[in-house]
Amino acid sequence: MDATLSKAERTRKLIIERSAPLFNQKGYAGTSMQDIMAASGLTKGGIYGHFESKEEIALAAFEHAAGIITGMIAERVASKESATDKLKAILQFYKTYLFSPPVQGGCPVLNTAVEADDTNPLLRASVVKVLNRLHKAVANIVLQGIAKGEFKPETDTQRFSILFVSMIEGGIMLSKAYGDHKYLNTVISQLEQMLEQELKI
Amino acid sequence: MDATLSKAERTRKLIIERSAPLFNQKGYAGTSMQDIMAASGLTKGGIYGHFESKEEIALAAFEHAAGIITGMIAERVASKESATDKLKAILQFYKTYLFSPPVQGGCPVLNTAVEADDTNPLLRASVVKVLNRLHKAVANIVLQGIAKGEFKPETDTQRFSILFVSMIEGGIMLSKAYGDHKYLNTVISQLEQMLEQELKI
DNA sequence: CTTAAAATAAACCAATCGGTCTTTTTTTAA
DNA sequence: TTAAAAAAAGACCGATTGGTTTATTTTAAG
Repeated sequence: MDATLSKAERTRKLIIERSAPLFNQKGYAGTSMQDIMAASGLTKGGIYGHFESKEEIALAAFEHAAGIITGMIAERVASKESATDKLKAILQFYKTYLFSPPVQGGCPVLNTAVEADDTNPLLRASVVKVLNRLHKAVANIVLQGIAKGEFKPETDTQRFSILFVSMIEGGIMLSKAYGDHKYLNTVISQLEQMLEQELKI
Repeated sequence: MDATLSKAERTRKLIIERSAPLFNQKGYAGTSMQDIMAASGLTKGGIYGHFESKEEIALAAFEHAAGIITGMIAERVASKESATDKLKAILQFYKTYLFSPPVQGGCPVLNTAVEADDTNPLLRASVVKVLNRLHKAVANIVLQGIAKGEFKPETDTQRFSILFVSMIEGGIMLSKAYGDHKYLNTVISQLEQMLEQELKI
């Protein structure tokens, strides 16, 4: 038992961790309190003592799931020196994404964005925050590469980060729909090529 | 009144047309029979006389929505002669996608793929069919371009169609999440560039 | 115009939905 | 060890879920 966390904190964490893969696979509307009860082993009373509503759980679960992914990316980026290696590390991370998904159900950003954009302003706002973090992570690496004389100075940083994120998310969508890693792999290989041929000096 | 269609056919069509934007915006789990009743102006009895289940309506609605889009694409492609112009016509179509969406709620393929991949095998299978149509449409144009000496013969046709589809879908996701056309536009502009610089001889 | 068939309305169903409340159990600090 | 506080159980709530059934209305062919 973790003595640094109170019982309440531990339970809240458990609910979030157990419900995150549910929301990521079945969506917000497709996940019921019954599902969360079964996954957490708690009853309604236990759960609603820590959250005001299902939406609050979904929000926390999304932030948790997104945090796992952005955390893993940050880790891999920090472990590399050059901008090239940092970008390659991100691509490498996504290569293993479907084999061993950090959160069951694919990319929480993609899943939540698609479900929430027309229906849930709070979730959508949270998605935008995470997307901004993702864009900034990529853009900062490119800027660093330019500053270090590693990348072409005329590179359109924002453009590259948009292409980077949309290609990966599009590739994940296709690969999950088809049940075939080929699609994400193709997109990643193209990004590697763009990195070598367009970005690098 | 359309005399070529029976009352039943007209009503079935109405239910499909009215429910398609609902499913596309709110998803399968997020759309209730009450929603479909309100949108169609029919009661449950009226609706269940034409469909066996909500899932059957969702399936028909998705195929209808996807058919609108693939139909519009086919139309624009057919109106152009050269492979270059055909591909550009598809890109042009997607440029206006968010301004005047053919079906409210964005891209039905993206929306349905993301919701159904882990939850609804029938819907997922239908998405795969439509994706195959899309891929083949792009791939055929490229093949035609190669045959006519318009595109480089060493072009990897399948690879190009994968990049094409995943970039556009990724761009739609970002633009809808942000509520900003910039993301889709950037991706389309990149595809135009790839067309000019990598595909064309 | 009549009438059989088709289409629709509306009441109804059990099950489940998200959420509340009271009681019981567990935790935690004195 | 005890007692107050926090956490959790579980019964309960009205509303809504997808779906069925029966009665009524509308369609369409003779």
